[in-house]
Amino acid sequence: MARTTIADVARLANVSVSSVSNLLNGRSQRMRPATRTRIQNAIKELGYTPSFAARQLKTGHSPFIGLIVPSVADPFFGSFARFVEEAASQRGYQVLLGNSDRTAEREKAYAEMLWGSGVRGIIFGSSLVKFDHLESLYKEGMHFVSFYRSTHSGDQFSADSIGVDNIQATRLLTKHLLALGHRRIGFISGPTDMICRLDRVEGYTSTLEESGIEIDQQLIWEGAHPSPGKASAYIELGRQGAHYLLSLPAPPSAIIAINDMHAFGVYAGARDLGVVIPDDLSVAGIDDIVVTDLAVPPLTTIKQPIQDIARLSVERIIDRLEGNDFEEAIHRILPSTLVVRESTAKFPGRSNH
Amino acid sequence: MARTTIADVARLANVSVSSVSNLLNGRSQRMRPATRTRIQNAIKELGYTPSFAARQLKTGHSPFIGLIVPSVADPFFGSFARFVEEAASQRGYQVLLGNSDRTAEREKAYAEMLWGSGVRGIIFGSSLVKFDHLESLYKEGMHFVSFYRSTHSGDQFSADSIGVDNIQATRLLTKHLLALGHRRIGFISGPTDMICRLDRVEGYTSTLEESGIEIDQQLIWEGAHPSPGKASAYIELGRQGAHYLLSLPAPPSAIIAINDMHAFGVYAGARDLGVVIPDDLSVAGIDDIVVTDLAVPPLTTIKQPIQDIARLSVERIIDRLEGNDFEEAIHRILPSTLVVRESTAKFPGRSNH
DNA sequence: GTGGTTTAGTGTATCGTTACACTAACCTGT
DNA sequence: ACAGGTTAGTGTAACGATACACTAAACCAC
Repeated sequence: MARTTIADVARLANVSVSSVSNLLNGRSQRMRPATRTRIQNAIKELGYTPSFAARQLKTGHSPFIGLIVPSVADPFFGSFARFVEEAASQRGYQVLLGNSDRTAEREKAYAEMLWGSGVRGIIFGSSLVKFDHLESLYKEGMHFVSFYRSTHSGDQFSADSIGVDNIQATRLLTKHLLALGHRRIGFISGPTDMICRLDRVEGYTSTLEESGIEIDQQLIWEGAHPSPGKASAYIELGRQGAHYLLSLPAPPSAIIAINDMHAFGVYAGARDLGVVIPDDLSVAGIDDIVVTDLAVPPLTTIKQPIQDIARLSVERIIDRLEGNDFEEAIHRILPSTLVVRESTAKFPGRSNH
Repeated sequence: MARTTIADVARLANVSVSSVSNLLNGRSQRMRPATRTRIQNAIKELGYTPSFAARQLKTGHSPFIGLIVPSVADPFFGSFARFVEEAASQRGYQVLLGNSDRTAEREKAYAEMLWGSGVRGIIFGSSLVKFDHLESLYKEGMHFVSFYRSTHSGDQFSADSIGVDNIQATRLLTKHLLALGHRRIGFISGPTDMICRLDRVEGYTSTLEESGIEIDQQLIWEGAHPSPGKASAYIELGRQGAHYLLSLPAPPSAIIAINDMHAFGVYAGARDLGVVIPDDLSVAGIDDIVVTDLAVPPLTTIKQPIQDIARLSVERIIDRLEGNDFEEAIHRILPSTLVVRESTAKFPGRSNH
């Protein structure tokens, strides 16, 4: 049960530990084929696996990357985590998972724990408006890739970001609803503490303005910060938002929700009030999580290429870790696509139906 | 950018490294309060975090636990992962995540990677019928806790298990449906490669038998192994199962699905065929995932105390790792509860409505 | 056969922490 | 006053792997 070490291998193969280490680290051109196979046999015979801890202590880097998401219990981030893990394991890295509940304190606490564990690269699935809390770690040498981070940010430092065009996402939805004849379109944003949310609001407002529709602030519902840990919190928020919007003197005929979970909350809220989707109210979400096409009615939403985002994020962070890439921070934006299902329909107030 | 070490702290606090180490490891009774606070201040001032790699090299154990689930993209396992991570972080441990797609090969590959990374404890969210592929690691000193593992198993070794009574789960559902007057009850099991699934089938059949109802093998649909990676695969399977069962010469009036995702697939399959739930067909699932009460109609299901299971699993594995517990393997079974919603209704074929 | 170059290795300090063995200084009872 | 005990620390050899600086032997050209 005592660990077999590089010294055991060296002894059995009758070479020095240096030679074993050389073989292990790809410097095998420095020895005769005969020696090489002797060492390889010894490794196999003893079932030797190098101690990652010792290796890390010496070299300073570890085969781990951190992944911090608001909560893996959220189906969207669950899928994202799945893809990140898959991409990482293909490159020989393992993923350390943390749930931040979208608070800066927990992000910071995790990032510091990860630093202590030798992790030098973290992928953020959320992106708080400010990154200040991570600045000191960044200065020490931690690398970050965030899921989404626009040029909005006045950060002191610049992390890589890879994500979708959130402005475009809500532009697509808003245009879709406008084309269906809707003019009063509500927006359920939740707290706008993350960049992606700010951009989603912007895509909505700018599209309305371009169409000559005045922004009615009453139609934008922000709600409160959800209580941490509960995956159903978003649903509850969406429900509250729907109650608010549908009880306005002049309620909207369509609602865009900041993500699909909120949209399902709107479904619930509408049902509470006897409002029928899509006959009385069109609803759209963002993310295209796994159950959207099962909902009744199936939800119109925006599909994000999360598998590509996950893969690119992992590659980016590993390239940084392995020193292949010292250039400036990149900000890649992948296209998102509109998926029209049955939750959006023509505005019933005039001509058609 | 150079790491701050224990020596830096010792220098600043004007003590020896031993004293800093003593403080760090809870041997603080060995020093005066004044010394203690001096060291603590130095740690804070330098922003020192101990190197886990060095610590691990010296002590032999790491602050990591592995978590292997079929896929975190599955909402049920996403929630489970969330709770595991939470419980682990409260004990100062971090979680390394792996997705197995319920295959023995991937479980084994992950477990071996984790071993190389110094991980000595793994929590399994799934539980394949056989554990043989993990035997060699177990012998080397790896600890396992599996989410569910009954006495079924003929394993060569005995791992801890903590889970719910899966037999009881389907007994509750079957009794519920029998009480509503259903007599032909279909069962969508998916592949019975995991212990929990075998038990769920058993709960169903034994309850029927006790009620004097003959088991009709036609009513049990096994389907195929889902293609890996797709979170929607379960839904598709449920849909196929519903198509099969509802097209039988004598179709069931109620269907129990092996989990909620399959149940949602049944919703879709029923809709395809114009069958209305719950009027024409009662449907029940297991797990109580986050969207069950939002579905139309809200799904009758079995609620599993996954937060408790996660917490107990983490505590168990950490106790093993820290050597607090050398006793024999335990098998804890927590109660599950029936949650009746609107997807199950009285059998329409006779007296009532 | 001398000087230079290549080949095929080897020796060892080092990474940051821990835990054991140690000690200097003070206290206490008789 | 002195043995014995306690308090509040300190010194240092590991843990396992790496990578730099070395070298012994062989080879080659002239």
